[in-house]
Amino acid sequence: MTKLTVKAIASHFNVSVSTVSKAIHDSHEISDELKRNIREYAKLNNYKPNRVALNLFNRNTKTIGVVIPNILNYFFVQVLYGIEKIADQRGYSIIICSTNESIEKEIKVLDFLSSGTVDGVIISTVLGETGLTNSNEHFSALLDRQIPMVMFDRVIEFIKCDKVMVDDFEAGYLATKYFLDTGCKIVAIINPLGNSYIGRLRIEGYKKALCENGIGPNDKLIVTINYQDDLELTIHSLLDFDKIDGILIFDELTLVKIMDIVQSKGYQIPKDISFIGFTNGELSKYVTPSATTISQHGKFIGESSADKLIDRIEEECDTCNFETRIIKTSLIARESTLKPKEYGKA
Amino acid sequence: MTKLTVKAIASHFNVSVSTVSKAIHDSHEISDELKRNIREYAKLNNYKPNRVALNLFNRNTKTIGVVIPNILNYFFVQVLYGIEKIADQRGYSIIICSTNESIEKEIKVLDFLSSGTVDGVIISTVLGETGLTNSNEHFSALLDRQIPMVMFDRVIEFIKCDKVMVDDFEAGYLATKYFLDTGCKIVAIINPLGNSYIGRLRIEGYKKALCENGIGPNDKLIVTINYQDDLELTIHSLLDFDKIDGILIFDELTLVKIMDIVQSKGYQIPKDISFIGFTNGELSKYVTPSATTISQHGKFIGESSADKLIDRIEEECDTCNFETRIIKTSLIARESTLKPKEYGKA
DNA sequence: CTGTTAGCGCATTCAT
DNA sequence: ATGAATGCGCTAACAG
Repeated sequence: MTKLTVKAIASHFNVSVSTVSKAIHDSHEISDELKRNIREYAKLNNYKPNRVALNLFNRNTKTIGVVIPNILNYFFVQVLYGIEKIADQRGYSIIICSTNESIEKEIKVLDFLSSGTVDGVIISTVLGETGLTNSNEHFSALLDRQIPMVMFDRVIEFIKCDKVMVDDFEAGYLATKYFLDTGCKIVAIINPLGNSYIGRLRIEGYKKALCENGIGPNDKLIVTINYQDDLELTIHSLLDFDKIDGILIFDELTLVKIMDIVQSKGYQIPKDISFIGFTNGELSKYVTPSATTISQHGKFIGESSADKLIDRIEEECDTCNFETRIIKTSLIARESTLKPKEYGKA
Repeated sequence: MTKLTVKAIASHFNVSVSTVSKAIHDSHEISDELKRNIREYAKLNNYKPNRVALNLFNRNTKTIGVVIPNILNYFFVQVLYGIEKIADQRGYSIIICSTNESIEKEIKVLDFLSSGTVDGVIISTVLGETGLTNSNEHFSALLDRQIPMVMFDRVIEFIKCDKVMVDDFEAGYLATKYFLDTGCKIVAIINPLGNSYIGRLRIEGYKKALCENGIGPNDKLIVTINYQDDLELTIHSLLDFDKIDGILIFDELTLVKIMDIVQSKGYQIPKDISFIGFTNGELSKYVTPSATTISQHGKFIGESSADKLIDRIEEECDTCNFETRIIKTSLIARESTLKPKEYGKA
């Protein structure tokens, strides 16, 4: 049984295709009997209108493209979860593209998405290893075609579109302040986010908190790492450099790995060194000691992004004033930090 | 600048659309000069053929639908990763649908996917809460339309299609044998997979291992739980029931949660109770003590499924003999179990 | 009430 | 070397 089309139904009943189409749409223009017959036949033979033809006709696809750097990262999965939820509610499907942190793949994927397959895209960009110069172009391909786009989390500052960002400045500030409030004196940062905007914001927040407490930031305490870097080595030289008692790490998995290494070196957490991470996932919760983290509310970011995008897709007039939503973070205190009241006890 | 079409280019050059089409495809039928002009113009104005129109014309979409029960489950994310990798290599996109363990959503999603949006689907079904009677129908909708489908992991026995399964029988057997080899006497199972096929296979493997060692399986030691069940309660009554010294848990997150509870009750792992889980994710690796798990090789399952599906999509003749691939598991020994050689030491 | 026509955007015969 | 015509599957004006 090959796929049933209106044409096939039409020839079966010896009527025209438009009659069939109308009957299936329950038009009042068709006689009740014929309508009933056609609809019964359609149901019986499991007729389904071809979505592709409808897409072509309607000039929309009711699907949105989601581009993320790494599908194995729990933060992005949380966002995905939020996006999927809203998309489903509002009648959209999502097609997911993973760039694996490769700018080439990002370009390829965006090229694909700008060819009419989706009504809009939600994207978190790759870490800008290759300089920021040409990272503009592949986005303008989308934008030129008036395909709505919202960037989340890892946004590009100067691209004009809707954005959903974490309040990373505040997050850096809050975390650092928490270290200080729990008695830490020398706080380091491990940053696996390269020179990204959000990384810089977190660092600025960190510096502000330090300054407020009369501590001059020391750039040697801020170490940027790559995925392939040897964590053991970096943490080793970091701990050799100064008597660090607090480390802020921008990524959940890196946090857990480093806590592991540090403990195996004989340090006690949080007695000797306190830790705060990002992405409040299961890992942070169940590692020992459980990790204090900044929750970025990934699911909410996804929901907000999807809502904004679909609003933009469906709005009549395009008032071209783009919105940037800032999502507040929260600090989830667990065992990898001292308690504020324990301050001095240690 | 609204989207550029062949028609627009044609009228710009005062030629026909077919000329433009041929020029863009670098046909030898078109004069070099005109061809050059048209192609330059197209490139300059960033022309891209409308994918939807192409899909309609070609009667395929070069995208595959992936249906998973829960996107927050690391196992499925691993599979997704594998699928995405192969799909990308072979020129396909993936559209991901999450059913959230709801049969209604599964039906809805499959209905959508059978309307021509994808060339094939890869699916892991929801846990069959609602009896197995009607779970047949929504699949036949797909199959009737000759849309290739491969089921992975949580497959349905009697559906005729390609399948990629874990060797769950062997997994249950291996895990149980490992418990026994490390000195455990009374091994329980916690099964969050309902009455699913794979759950039953694992249990059969477990029973075989017990029998081989002269232990009569006790069904009271096999407890099936739901997502909303109170883990604290179930583990409590389980431990009250008998002097259990080994627990096999079919899900990574449940494993970690239960290890947490058990430790807070004062038990030592693995001294008092050993644990083995499934899904070899970061969680199992970094929890304390690190968890011995059965790795199902999620990424490989994804790769295998995608390869099989695309083969099926692209094959000329459909030799309707479906294949069931069985993926071997491996046991990753960590700290939540005693070492085989430690046997008797404890 | 039903059919004819046209078009969504593109590619592909077949004429010229 | 170029164009006209046809069709992918469907819907919606507009006729009849």
